[in-house]
Amino acid sequence: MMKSLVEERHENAREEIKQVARKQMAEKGTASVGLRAIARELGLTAPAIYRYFPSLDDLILALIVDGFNDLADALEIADTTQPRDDYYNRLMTVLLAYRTWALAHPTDFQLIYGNPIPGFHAPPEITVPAVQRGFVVVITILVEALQAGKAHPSPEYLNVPPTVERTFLDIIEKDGYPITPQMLYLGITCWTRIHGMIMLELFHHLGPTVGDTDAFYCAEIERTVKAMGLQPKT
Amino acid sequence: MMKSLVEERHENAREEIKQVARKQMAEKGTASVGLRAIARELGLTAPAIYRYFPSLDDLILALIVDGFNDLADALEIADTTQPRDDYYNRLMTVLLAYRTWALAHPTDFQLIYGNPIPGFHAPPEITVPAVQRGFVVVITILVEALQAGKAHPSPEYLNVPPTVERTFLDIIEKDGYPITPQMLYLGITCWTRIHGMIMLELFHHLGPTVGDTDAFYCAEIERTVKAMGLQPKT
DNA sequence: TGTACATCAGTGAACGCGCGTTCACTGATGTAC
DNA sequence: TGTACATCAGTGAACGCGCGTTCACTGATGTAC
Repeated sequence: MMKSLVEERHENAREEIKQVARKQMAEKGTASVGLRAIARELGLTAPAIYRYFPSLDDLILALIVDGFNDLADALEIADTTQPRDDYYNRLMTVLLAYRTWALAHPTDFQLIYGNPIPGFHAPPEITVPAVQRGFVVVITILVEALQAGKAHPSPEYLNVPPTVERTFLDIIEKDGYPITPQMLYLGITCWTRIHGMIMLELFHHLGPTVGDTDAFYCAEIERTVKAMGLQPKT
Repeated sequence: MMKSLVEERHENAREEIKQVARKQMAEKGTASVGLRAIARELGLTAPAIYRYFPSLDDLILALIVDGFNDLADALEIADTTQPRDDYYNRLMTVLLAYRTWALAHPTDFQLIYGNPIPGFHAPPEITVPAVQRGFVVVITILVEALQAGKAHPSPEYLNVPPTVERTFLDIIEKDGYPITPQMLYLGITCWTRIHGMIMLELFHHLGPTVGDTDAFYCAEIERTVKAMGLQPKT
């Protein structure tokens, strides 16, 4: 199925609009996206935008979906840069890529993980699976490491709280992932830890406190990955 | 120095305005505070607010300062509920209180740790010390535990990355706190971890994933506190 | 190759809205002699 | 106790602004015969 010329132009215009929206969010905060401001910067009038997005909310939703996919793409690509059987470096690389992406796209990160637009609420049926796609990358590495017998998490990471384990079992059953609750637990623990550091850094609370945020982040994820029993290849 | 009746009335009105502002933020998001909306709810006209706050930004700043102090108060009070020499329970209690406060005041928490108001930027000279006051509580417990010989952090928490240690030394020297870089490091590690879980929970990303967020949080902070070598009193 | 028509991108005016802030003002409350 | 004055809380009109969205429209671009 070939795209016609006019379809292609339409697509390009959509991308251009989203790009300008991202730029303006970066400058003035996620909450201040506006059709008129975008149109102005593009040298258009506001109603012209309606050729490409039926409303402002649709534009924002498109930005959010893009953000999720961008992040997941970045993680997947990062994973492929390491030898398949070097689980320690695969996980480290992916966790580093997560932060790198967040710092490079602070606005998209806030759009994904915050709630910055006043009247807007992203529908969970879009939001939740998109979040999941991101850390499937993390969990896959853990699963493969465990199957290869290369991960030996210390016991305090394997005792999943019973109520949490229930939820995990439900999720696993519903989605049919070939993983154990323990793996989910490890992955989500990674996730919450990096999330805290990144959020604080994005809002300028970590920098004044630790100075070298790179080093702080690396040390923490290294500790976490090692606690999960992964080791650098010797 | 006694407060006159009119000063007291003025003070009460300020509080009332802030209260309505908080309520409206809770309902429609932090970004949508508005003088006119507040005045409307109070049965006043918008210019009346100017009797009490010179501008909208001053109102917001007052809310932020209040938030910092409220949180710090809550932590300090939580700390006093435990026996002085039961360092494990003191730290656990304080970390639990941190989350409890955040969940009870989600709006204030976002106001403090996010950047949700479009045109507004809190001056760092107010922001940074206020953040610090919060985790001075945490660090104090760690310091006292260490002095009492009751804390034995595992080595990976004591090897502060050199560049980070430099910053800590500068901060310690400048503020004259009687603490070591290692203690700061432990405290801030606690802080970033709880922050990640809380932020994700506030924005409804953790709940769908782990179900019982209480249990998840407890398990993670217990792990962290134990990793720092604190033990429950037998 | 030329003509007739359909599709498309974008305009400009208008809608109704809410916003922060200013200004001169009105009553009511408190204070001093 | 009564009068004169100052302070205070709050009003109402107005300022200029930007916003999302609708509507009927104008040209330009592409397509079919």
